[in-house]
Amino acid sequence: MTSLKQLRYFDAVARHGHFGRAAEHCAVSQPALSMQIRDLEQELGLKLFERLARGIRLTPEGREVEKRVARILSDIRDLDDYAKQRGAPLSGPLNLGVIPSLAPYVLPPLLPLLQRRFGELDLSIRETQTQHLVDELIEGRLDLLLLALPVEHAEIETLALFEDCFLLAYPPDRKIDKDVLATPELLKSDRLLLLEEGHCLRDQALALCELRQTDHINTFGASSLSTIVQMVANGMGMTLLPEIAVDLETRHQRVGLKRFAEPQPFRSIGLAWRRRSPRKPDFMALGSLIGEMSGIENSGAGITGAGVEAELESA
Amino acid sequence: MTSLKQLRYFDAVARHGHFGRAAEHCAVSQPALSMQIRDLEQELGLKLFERLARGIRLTPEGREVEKRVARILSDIRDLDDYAKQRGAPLSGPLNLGVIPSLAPYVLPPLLPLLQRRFGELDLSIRETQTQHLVDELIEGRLDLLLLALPVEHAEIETLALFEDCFLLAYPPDRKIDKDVLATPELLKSDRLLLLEEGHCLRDQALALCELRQTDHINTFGASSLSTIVQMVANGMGMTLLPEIAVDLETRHQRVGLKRFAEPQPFRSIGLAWRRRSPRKPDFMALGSLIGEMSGIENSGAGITGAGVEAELESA
DNA sequence: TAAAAATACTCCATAGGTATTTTAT
DNA sequence: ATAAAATACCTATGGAGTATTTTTA
Repeated sequence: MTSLKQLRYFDAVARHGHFGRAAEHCAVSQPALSMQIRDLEQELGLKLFERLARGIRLTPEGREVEKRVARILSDIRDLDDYAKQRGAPLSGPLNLGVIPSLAPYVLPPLLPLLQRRFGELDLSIRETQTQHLVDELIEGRLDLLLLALPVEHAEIETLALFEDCFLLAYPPDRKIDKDVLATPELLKSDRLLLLEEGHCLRDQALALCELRQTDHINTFGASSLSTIVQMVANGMGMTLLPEIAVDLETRHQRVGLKRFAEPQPFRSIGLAWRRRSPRKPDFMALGSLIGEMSGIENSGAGITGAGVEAELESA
Repeated sequence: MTSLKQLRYFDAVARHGHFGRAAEHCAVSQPALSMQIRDLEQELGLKLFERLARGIRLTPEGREVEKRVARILSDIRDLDDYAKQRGAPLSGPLNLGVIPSLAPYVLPPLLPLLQRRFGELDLSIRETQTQHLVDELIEGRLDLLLLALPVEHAEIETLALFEDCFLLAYPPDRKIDKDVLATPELLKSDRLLLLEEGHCLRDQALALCELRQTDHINTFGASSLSTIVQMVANGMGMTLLPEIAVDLETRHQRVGLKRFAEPQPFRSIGLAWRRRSPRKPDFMALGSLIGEMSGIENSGAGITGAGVEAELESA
């Protein structure tokens, strides 16, 4: 009789392409795993792997079986998730993925709050770019994403939380009329400093000023907004800074900041999860928590008016 | 760690509403089954059943878990089915459901043919009315249905095989012009004998002559066409006889038979299976086999012309 | 109080571990 | 020749059976 153990081991081998590593991943010995695979192949009456000198390759049948097994294991996970969510809302392990241009600004206030309100929640954080987050969400290695919308994927459901305006950040010694609002045109007047390839923020900035990669953009591409802001402060160019990052990133760096003219450019921040996840109520609850939080943040240290350098001088 | 054994036992209890009978169905002792259920409830952290003096009742959570478990078990079955179909087309157990107004006419020629062509196929037949067949197909107790289309169900896929014309069968002593074709109007000239409630053939006949239940229809309702034809032969009324049944049913009964004027009324005969079943190739193969077969049948003992009593005299 | 599920206890099948051999490039 | 999977063999966990007690309407 087919057992979940067989399917779990099979799935691990299919993923790792290697019996030994799969065994390690499943925390069993390689022979134990080999046995289960042998039994599974026997029961299905199919050869699932070609055994090569280095690792293995899935047979065509193996590939189809892999799909079906992935679905079954995913449904098992969902069943456990449902039970967890029913037993105690917002409790148990939750693997959250966050994009790098949000994590440093959203997590510091969020994590202590969660700890206080949902002590039973065992949160793991993964910070990487959208594409990786989405892949890992689908694979089931992550449960929930906090990122910029939209996320276009049939298997994924999203919830918009708040809008995060882009501000123009420019070198402090650059003289720009304080009372004039920024425009996309203005971005072309100097070198534009952006995050490296793969960051959604980079793509959004490029889309906004309708530029191609090849135009007068910094060719290096930093991997953190913090670095970018330092570069701006040192007169190396301008950048587009999300409002949510302003507080933290301009605390120790003198840069000019300017709002855009209406319609202000912004990115939409939201949550994403597997459409079939039974923890949707958890995610919604977490979403409204973040929503409230960002509301408070914004109303507190609001950036109003066109020129906002005043904010910086206090640092 | 959740195991399939737990889910299988849980599913059985949910179905039977009774630990003892579920255990019997799973071919294990009642304590063995109780243990697995206890473990499952423990691992999920949910109470799945209310234990009553006589049997059990699902809790609301249990009901949700039941749905998820049913889906998982169904996917496991599909995985096995896929493997079987890949290993050897049209082999292994196949649970076929057939409506009563087809079984006696289609199965006699079909079964020996299947036996010859696909000796590995282990066919089980269930004969009952459409509604029951569909329910059992969805539950997974049947794999394939042979019935009258359409079958409207989101989870079910169908394949039309052939059209089966309706003929008017009337008492042999009734004088009707041999060269005149039947019309729906003619049906109202005498008592109409039909199968009992629940048979699709009854509904199709009623739809054809646009009659209500309450009109001049035989109130008993026989449970087999064979009985109906005997009643017709004894002058008790007329009936609508599917062409496929003519050969067998009029072999030993003298009845008048008459084709309808164009457009001839007919029923569409086809196969139906769970949309997600991986044995679709098997079903298609079986379908074309039946298609060919019925073609041969029809061309062999074709009923042509308006009056076909000649066919009967030979019996 | 009677039917049904839970518990107690025993046994054995089998999953898993270690050591070793076979296989494939 | 070497990395990797299969086999051999032993051990121990846990699933299953029988007998019995507890629970619930």
